[in-house]
Amino acid sequence: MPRTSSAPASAADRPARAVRRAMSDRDKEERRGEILAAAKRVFARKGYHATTIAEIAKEAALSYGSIYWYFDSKDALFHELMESEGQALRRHVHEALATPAAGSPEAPFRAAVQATFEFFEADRALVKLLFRDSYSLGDRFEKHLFGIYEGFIGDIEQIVADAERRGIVVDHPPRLVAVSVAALIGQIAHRRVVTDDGLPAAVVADFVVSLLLNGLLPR
Amino acid sequence: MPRTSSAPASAADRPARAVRRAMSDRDKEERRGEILAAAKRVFARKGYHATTIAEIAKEAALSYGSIYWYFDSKDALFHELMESEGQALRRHVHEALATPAAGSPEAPFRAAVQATFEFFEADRALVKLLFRDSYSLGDRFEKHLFGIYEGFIGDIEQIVADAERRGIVVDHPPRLVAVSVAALIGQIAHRRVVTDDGLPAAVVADFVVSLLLNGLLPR
Amino acid sequence: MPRTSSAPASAADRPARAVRRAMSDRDKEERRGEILAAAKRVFARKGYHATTIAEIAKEAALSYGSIYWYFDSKDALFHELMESEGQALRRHVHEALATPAAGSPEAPFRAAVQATFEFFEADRALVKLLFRDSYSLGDRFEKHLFGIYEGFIGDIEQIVADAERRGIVVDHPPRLVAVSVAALIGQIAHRRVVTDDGLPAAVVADFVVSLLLNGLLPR
Amino acid sequence: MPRTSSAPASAADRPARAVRRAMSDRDKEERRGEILAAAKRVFARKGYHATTIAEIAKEAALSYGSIYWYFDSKDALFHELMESEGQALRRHVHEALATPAAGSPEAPFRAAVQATFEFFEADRALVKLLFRDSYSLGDRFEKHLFGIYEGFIGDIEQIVADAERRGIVVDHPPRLVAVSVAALIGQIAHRRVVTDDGLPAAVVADFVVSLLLNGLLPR
DNA sequence: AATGAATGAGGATTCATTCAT
DNA sequence: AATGAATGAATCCTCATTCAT
Repeated sequence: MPRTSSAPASAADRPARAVRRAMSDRDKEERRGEILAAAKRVFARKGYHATTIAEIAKEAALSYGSIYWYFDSKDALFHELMESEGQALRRHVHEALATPAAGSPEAPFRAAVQATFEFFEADRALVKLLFRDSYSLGDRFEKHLFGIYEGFIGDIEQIVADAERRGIVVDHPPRLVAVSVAALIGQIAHRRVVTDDGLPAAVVADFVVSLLLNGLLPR
Repeated sequence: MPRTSSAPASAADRPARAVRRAMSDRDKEERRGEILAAAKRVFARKGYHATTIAEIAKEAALSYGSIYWYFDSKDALFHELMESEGQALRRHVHEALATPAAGSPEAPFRAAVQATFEFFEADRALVKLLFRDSYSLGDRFEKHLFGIYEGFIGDIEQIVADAERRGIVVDHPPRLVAVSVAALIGQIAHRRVVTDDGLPAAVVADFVVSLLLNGLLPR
Repeated sequence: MPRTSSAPASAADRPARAVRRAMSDRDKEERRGEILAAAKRVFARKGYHATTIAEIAKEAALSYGSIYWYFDSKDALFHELMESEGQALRRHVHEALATPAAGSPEAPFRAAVQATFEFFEADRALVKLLFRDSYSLGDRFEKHLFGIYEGFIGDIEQIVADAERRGIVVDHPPRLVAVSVAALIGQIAHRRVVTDDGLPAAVVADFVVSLLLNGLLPR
Repeated sequence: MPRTSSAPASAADRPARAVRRAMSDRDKEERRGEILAAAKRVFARKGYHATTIAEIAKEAALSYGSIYWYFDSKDALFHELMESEGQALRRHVHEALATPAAGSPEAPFRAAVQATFEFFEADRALVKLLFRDSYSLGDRFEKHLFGIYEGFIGDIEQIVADAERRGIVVDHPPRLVAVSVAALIGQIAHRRVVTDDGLPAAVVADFVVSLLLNGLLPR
């Protein structure tokens, strides 16, 4: 995987073709990762349907047919990409939660939301993938990709359920809360990618946390 | 609401071809509406890309060359559909707001949220259109369709800005609040269409309102 | 069907494109027939696998995609071709048998063999289709196309069984006899198409009849 | 017979890759034979076109680039396979003829037919190769492979011509007779492979001999 | 000798769009 | 207005073949 686990690298810092050819003894797994990274960039740029295998190949500095040496189909490539991106996201949030947060009882929640937001801020391509392209597959989305969301939402659900049990937050159906949290972060992040709201990331993250914790009514 | 109804008419209960030809003095506008309604059903069923013009024509009981007499292209048809659906949504919310809500100062806000949610509950096809297919157009989405969202979000923004001015809700960037509200309602409604959360619509609507107004922390 | 039932037309006598365009109100069924005829020529010329849809289209003076207006796939086109050719063959033989043959009791048998041979002689493309290309489909052949042979072989089997019942020919498993007859005629005809044996058709036909009836040993 | 046996060895009972590397001094010729045997199995199973080089390599427990060290192309491999199989067949028949048959003057003929039939019965893969796949090459078949048949048919032709000269059988163009004999045996054997006629091999062999020698009319 | 990654030409199929009738 | 046949660009995928190691 090209991105290190906790700080997603920008799409720009990939070695040029010439460099890669010199290290052609690389592992097959690494080459797969390169293709996935290339595909991620192209998918983010053009969207799933407008992306052709030829373009991915070009971006990966490989020939057309080579893609098929590593992946069974465009669909399979996309699915695997979503899978690995989803896992990277979850890993990032887990790591944020693992660092014990001081202060208020809702601190872990706050940390998780901020970690997620950060992750999205740092990887605009991922945001497009998750909140635009994933829907483009129609039925194929609902079957396979939903599982990916479920994992992430399940993670949040546990935090929420735990917080409810300890009386930190009010009782609501935990899954509904989890979906809401994910939706809010995701959609706001997506909007920031598509349109420029001109607000600093920190402000937006604080807003999301505040909205979720305190609501709109004054206390 | 111009849409025939929230329960789309079956394709069967339209007059047969021969009969229809007899009333060829019908308004072109009505025929356009029939095609849009047919397209809505098919798009919702299969998604934008998997839908063919031939299928829309069949659903509309027209020969498929005829679609082009009414619409310039598949894209144009879809865009117009989104446009009219977006307007219907806004109209519905406006109507809800026009009816003066009694009680608490946040009542109009509550009413707007509930009206939106109701509207989505009553029209699953619309939800799929807005929150799945609209993304399928890639760039074309970001250029044109975003305008449709903007209208709706602008409406909410005004309500929010007004409420902030009157001290009913705490100060946040109003547009951010509006986007959050729209995102929350939209995503939760979409999820209910795709997966069955088993919860009654009223419960979910109350939850959304409560989350937005009170947040998760106990008061 | 381009070929009239009893005398298969040569592949050369097809009207030019210009003519066909002038009668564009022709029936869809006729156009299908034209495509089938074009496909027959190309398949015979190049073999199933070496034939491309583009080539069939060109031969039929149609554009690429038009073929798919009439047929679902290359396979379907080929299968339908085999089906119709098989039926034409059977029809031809039936007609020959319907004409009561005078003379010796084995006359009907002789007539059937000669009719089959004639039919093959007159349509070299058909011979290639049946005895070369039909095998090229691999499994798909064994499933569908075998049915076509069975029909023809079943016809012969009935003649044989009848002749055995009446003591005209010696008792053998009738199906085995039928298969032998078909194999002999088919293979010899095929060989004449591929290599030139320099023998007149009538001589060969007589030989086949004689071999089947009298065997090699002198009487 | 160079072919390992008429019951092709399972792919499993060949030594594992590591072991084979230890005996890398094996004759190139033997390795070629292994590949041919593997190819024969795969071709028979899937047909010429559906067979990929990769599959042959896998069956031969070789990496698939290696095939090209032994053969120039898929076509060349197939041609050589046909060549060697054709020779094996001829050798088998020659051996049968070398054993002087007692009794009737037509005994050698009878022996040759039966030997051929036996050979086909014992090697279903060969039958598929000769009577199905050989046709799949289209033009390339007619040019090269026909030569293979010619050899076999030439052998039969000599037997026939000799018998005619000695007055054992009636005079017919010997090549035509030879083709008939080959066609009959081949097609009947092929049919037994594809469909199950339920008849014992001996019965069918006797039938073929009887039909060829005595014909269908009672004597 | 052997490997298997890389290549890219080739071909079937789909479908939005046009247009003659 | 309506039809539906015709078009052909677009794109996925396969697989024989090459070649660096």
